[in-house]
Amino acid sequence: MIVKLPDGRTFEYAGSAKLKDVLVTTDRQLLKTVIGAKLNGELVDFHRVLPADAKVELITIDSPEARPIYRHSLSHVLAQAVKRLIPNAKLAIGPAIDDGFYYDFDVEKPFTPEDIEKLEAEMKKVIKENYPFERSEVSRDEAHKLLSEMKESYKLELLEELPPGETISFYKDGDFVDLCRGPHILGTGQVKHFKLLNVAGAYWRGDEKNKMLQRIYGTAFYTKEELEQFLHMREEAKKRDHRKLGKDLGLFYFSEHIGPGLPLFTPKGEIVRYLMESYVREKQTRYGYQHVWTGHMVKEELYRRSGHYDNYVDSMFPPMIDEGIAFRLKPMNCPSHMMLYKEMGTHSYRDLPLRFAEFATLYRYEKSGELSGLTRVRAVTQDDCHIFCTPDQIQSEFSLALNLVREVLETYQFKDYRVRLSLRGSTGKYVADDEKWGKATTALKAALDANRVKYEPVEGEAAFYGPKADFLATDVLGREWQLSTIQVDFIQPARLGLEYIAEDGRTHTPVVLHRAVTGSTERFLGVLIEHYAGAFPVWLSPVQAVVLPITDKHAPYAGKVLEQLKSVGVRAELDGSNNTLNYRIRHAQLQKTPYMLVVGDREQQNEQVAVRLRTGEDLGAKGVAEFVHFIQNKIADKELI
RNA sequence: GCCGGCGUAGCUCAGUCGGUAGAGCAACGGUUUUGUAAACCGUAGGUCGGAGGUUCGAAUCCUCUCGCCGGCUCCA
Repeated sequence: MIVKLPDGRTFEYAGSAKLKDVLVTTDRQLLKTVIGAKLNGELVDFHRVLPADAKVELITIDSPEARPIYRHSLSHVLAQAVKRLIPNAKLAIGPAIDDGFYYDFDVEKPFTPEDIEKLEAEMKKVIKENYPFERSEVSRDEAHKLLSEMKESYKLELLEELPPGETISFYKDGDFVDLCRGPHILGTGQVKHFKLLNVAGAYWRGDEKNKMLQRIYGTAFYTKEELEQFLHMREEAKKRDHRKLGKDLGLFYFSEHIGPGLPLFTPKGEIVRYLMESYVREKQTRYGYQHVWTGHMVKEELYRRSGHYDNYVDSMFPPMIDEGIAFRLKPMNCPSHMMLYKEMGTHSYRDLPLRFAEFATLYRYEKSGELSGLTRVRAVTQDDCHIFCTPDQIQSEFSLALNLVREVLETYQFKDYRVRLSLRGSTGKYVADDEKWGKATTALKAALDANRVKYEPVEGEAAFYGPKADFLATDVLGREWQLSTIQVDFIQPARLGLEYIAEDGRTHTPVVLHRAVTGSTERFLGVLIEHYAGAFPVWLSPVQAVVLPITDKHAPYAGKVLEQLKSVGVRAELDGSNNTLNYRIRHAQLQKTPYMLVVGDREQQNEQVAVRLRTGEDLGAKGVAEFVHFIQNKIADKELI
C-alpha cells in the first residue's frame, strides 16, 4: 500500500494491514501527530484492514480535517469523565459540531458549574493517562448484550435503529467503552487543549416529547493559541452583542409592561430602521417592484384555506372573535397579497410579472424560551414580496431577485454568502402534490444553475408550499446568518384560486415567488449591529457628526456649523456641554459617532472644522463647505466612514 | 413550552451568619474655559423584579409568579 504524508512524502508498505500496524512498523514518530487517514477521499480508521493496493493519505493533527475527529474523541473523554464521577449517568449521543463537540447525558441531577470544573479536571487526567482508542467490531447480538449489561438504554435505542448489515463497532479507551462508529484519534493524549463551555438541557433526539437530557458543550483545538483565539472570538462576539450595544447606543429597549419579544425603538433606533427600509424600498422600486399595504388582521378562514392554519397555528397569536368570526394578527403576507391580486380584477399574461412588496409588521407567537433580543421577536417587520408570474418567467424573475439580494448584501458589506436549497422531506408538513413540487423544484434548480449559483441541497427544510433558496451571509466574525430567501410556490396560488388569462385565451394559475432580502428589519438590525460592532456606516449612523466647540466662546460658531450641516440633511449634533474636550470626544467615540468636528479659534477664523474620525484618525482642518461635500459623498456612496 | 442559571439606582456591580442598602459611571447643581478617549466639588436617585409565607426582624430562607440569559425545537 502507498501511504502519503501531508508534506507530500510517500512510503510503501507491502501487503494489507491495519493502518495503525503500518505506522507502528514504519514510522513510530507519526503516531504522535497522525489522527486520521483518507482512502479515496473518505475518512478511514486506523483499525481498518486496508487492501494491499490501497493509497491512503494521512491527516495530521493540525489539519482542519482532523478537528471533527479529535473533537469527537474528546466527547468520549468527557463521557468517560462523567462516568467516573457519576457512574449511573446514561449516555446518549456525543458528536463533533462546527465549533466543538457535545455529549448528552441522562443524569439525576443537572450539572452545576462546579461539576463542569471537576469534569474538566477529570478529563485532563484521562488525557494524561493517554489511553489508546481501541476499536472492536461485534455482532448485533453481542452489542445488544453488552449495552444491556451496561444499562445504556439510549445506546440500545440507537443500536436498534442501525440498518441491517451495518458494521457495529465499539471504542474503548482505558476504563471507558462506547458504541461508536468512529473514527477516533490514536490515544487520549493526542489533544490537550480543550475547554468545556456550557451546560444546557436538550431533548433526547431533539423531540420535546422525549426526556430532557443534560448536554455539555466543549471545544478542542490542536494548539493552545487556537483555543485562546477561539475563546477570544467568543469574547469579541459578546462585546458586539446587539442587546448590549442596543442599550449602550440607545437604539431600542424591551419593557416587561409591553410584553416579551416586542421591542421599543428610540428615535435613534427608528432612524436606522427607517433608513434600512427606505434603502430597500428604493432599490425594489428600481427593480420594478410595487409597494402595497395589507394591514395587520385577517380572517382566520383565509389561513385555513391557504394551509397556514394547519401548519402554523401554534405560531399565531390566539384569535380575536368578533360576532362569531375569528380574526388573527397577520403572521405572514402571502394570503393577503394573493387576495389583493384577486380583488384587482382579471389579470392578463401581459400584466405579469406583478411584484407586490410590503414592509409589514407580522406577529408571530414565538415560544417564550425562543425569544432573543432583536434576532427573535414576536413583532417582525418583513421586507416581503410576492411575485406573480407565468411558469416561464420563473427563471428571469429569480435572476432579478438574486441580483437585488446580491446588491443589498454587498452594500451592507456582507462579502460572502452561500446558498442552501431547502427541499421537501419525505415526511412532514408538505402539501402532497408531487407534480407541483416537481415543477417548483426543477424550476428553482434551473434558475440557480442559470445564474451559476452554487448551492447545497438540504432535505426537509422547505416551506410547506414549496422549495426555498436560502442565503446564509457571513458576518465579519465569520458567523452565518440566514437573511435572504427566494421561494417557489405552485401550491398556494392554486389553493386560493388565483388566475390569469394566457396567450391561449384560457385561464391559468400563476406561479408565486416569495422572497425577502434582509429578512426582517428587527433581525437584520440586530445582525448589522453585531456586524459593524455598533459603528454603523455613515449613511446609517443615527448621528453622523458631532460639533465640539473648544470653549464657550466658540459655541456661536459651532452653532453656525451645525445649522449648515442640518440644512443639507446631515444628522449632526452639537455638544456644548460643560465638559472637557477630551471628555466630549470620548463620549462621541463611545457612541460610535463617525465624525467629530472640533472648532476653536483657528477653525473659527478660517471657516473650518477640524475633522476627527471615530477610528481615531485626524483628517486635520477642512473648510466647512468642503466637509459638507465630503460627508455628503460618503453618505451617497454608503461608505463605512 | 421544556431543562438550567440570573434579576440590588439609568448602566456595571458590592452587600459576611437573616439585623433594615453601598461604590464607580451616567444624571443634576456649581467651580473650571478646556486642542483630539474620563477636570474638580457637591446633590439627588432604590417597595432590592412582583406576590405570598417563615421570623421579633428578610435583598438574604421557602413557595408561587413575571422578565432576562444559555440551550433543545421551530421559523410560513
